[in-house]
Amino acid sequence: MNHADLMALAKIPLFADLPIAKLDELEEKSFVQQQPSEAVLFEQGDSARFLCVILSGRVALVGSSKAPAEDLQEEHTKDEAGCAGHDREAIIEIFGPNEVVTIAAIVLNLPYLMSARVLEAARIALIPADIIRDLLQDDASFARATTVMLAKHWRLLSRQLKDQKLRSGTQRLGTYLLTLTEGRMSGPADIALPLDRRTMASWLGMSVENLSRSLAQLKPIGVTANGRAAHINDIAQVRAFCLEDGLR
Amino acid sequence: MNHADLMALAKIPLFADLPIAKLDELEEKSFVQQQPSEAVLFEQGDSARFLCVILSGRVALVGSSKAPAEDLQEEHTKDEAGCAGHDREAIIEIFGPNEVVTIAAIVLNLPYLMSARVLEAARIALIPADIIRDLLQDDASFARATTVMLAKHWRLLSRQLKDQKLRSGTQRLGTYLLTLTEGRMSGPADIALPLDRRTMASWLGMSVENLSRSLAQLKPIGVTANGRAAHINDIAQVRAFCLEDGLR
DNA sequence: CGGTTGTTTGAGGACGTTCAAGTACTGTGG
DNA sequence: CCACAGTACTTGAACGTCCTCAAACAACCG
Repeated sequence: MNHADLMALAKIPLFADLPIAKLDELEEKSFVQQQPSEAVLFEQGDSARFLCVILSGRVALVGSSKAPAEDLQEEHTKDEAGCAGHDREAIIEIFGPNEVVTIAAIVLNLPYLMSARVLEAARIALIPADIIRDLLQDDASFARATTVMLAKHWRLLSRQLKDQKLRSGTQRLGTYLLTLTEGRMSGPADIALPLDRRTMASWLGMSVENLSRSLAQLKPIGVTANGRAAHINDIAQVRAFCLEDGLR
Repeated sequence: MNHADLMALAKIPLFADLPIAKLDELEEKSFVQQQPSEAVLFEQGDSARFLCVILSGRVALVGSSKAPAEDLQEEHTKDEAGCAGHDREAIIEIFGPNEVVTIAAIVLNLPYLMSARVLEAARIALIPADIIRDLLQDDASFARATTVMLAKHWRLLSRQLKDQKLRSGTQRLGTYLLTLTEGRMSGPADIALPLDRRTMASWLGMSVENLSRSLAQLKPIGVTANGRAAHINDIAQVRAFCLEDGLR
């Protein structure tokens, strides 16, 4: 890893308190990859060999599962060749610059539960898992910073699980749009959508078609979208529809 | 907190490495409550004042949200009085003996995202949040243990989120039953269901009625259930139906 | 221009929810 | 012991949501 990248790394809270010696070790033993969109950093089931730190770009954690195989009594006309039924996929979480992926798998030294795919061309720093585990063992402030990061990640997921179990797709979409307004509580907003429809749909747990329809459903409460540009007439109205619990 | 409870506490990995002095402080400043089923330990939105350690019994984290209010153009015959539409609830996670609830909220010093409700009469040790935060600051091995615990919790949630986004209710039910077979890969199993139908349904993210139907759907692949007793003829067959990814 | 990709729309179907009834298993008081 | 109520669970029917398949449309690029 070159020195400029190391400096970028050292600005991230997780590594901010490391002593020089440890930083030198990182510089020596880690490396940086430039990954294009759609690149796969690792696959679900791989053992966790590196900590991925996103220096720029965006990365999605993707869970996948075989398509329903119709095990029960139904008879289906099989596709021609031995096509085993393409996989279903769902984006579980999206991480951006200065965030860290796979920390849980490394802490526990267990295989990844999900795959990681690049959404926007990204620079990724790869730090060998051993080094991270040593740091956890030796450096109290690193362990503390890891705890804080994992706690944040836990809250992200539990929020999402609540959304998934309690809210409709349209409400999840509204909530997602609200997260892009940077926390204002009322008034109008212009939003630049950072994702294409396909990715947004997977992230929100719905089909692309349904995302389109959900957007249409939000029109009566003052939400319009064209390509990657969206506009909200009154944030308060959208908040009311989405049943915000104020715990964002 | 009395000494016997402290000894129980000290057996939990999170506290196992604490020096005597710290344990004494815990003994002095913490207390234990016996809570009956249905008791609420804290509500979503409360600030995190205590770490809850479950000494016995079971506790559910419950997310809640107002019932859909039909904000859009629909006209609905309002219920008679100003009935504001009872809340919807979903169980997000269930914790049992020797597990710890709310650790993320305490680390971050933020309000709870969810409420906690007792499922089975429980003994709960309540440790003031300040003490935990001090421990995190002063005691490296405690910080490490917290990291490990949070990492495990993170994996629990991401597994659940995958299930929720990729699998049908019936498959989630099958997967849940499999978790109660203690990891065997094939052969028959007798299962004692630890939850009633209502709780199971909420936990699996479906209605009680649908849970019943899902159980009926599993009958053709050799699953039967009567009250709290369930039986699987061949675990391998259920695993195939549930599309296990081997990453349990 | 045709081909490709991304988005929208419509029709039909699978899954899940709700409401409503029916069944089975409790415990209580006569 | 039985009638009774209360709870838990199951079943059926109507409805809504969301998905899939198919087609139409737009934008972009060779």
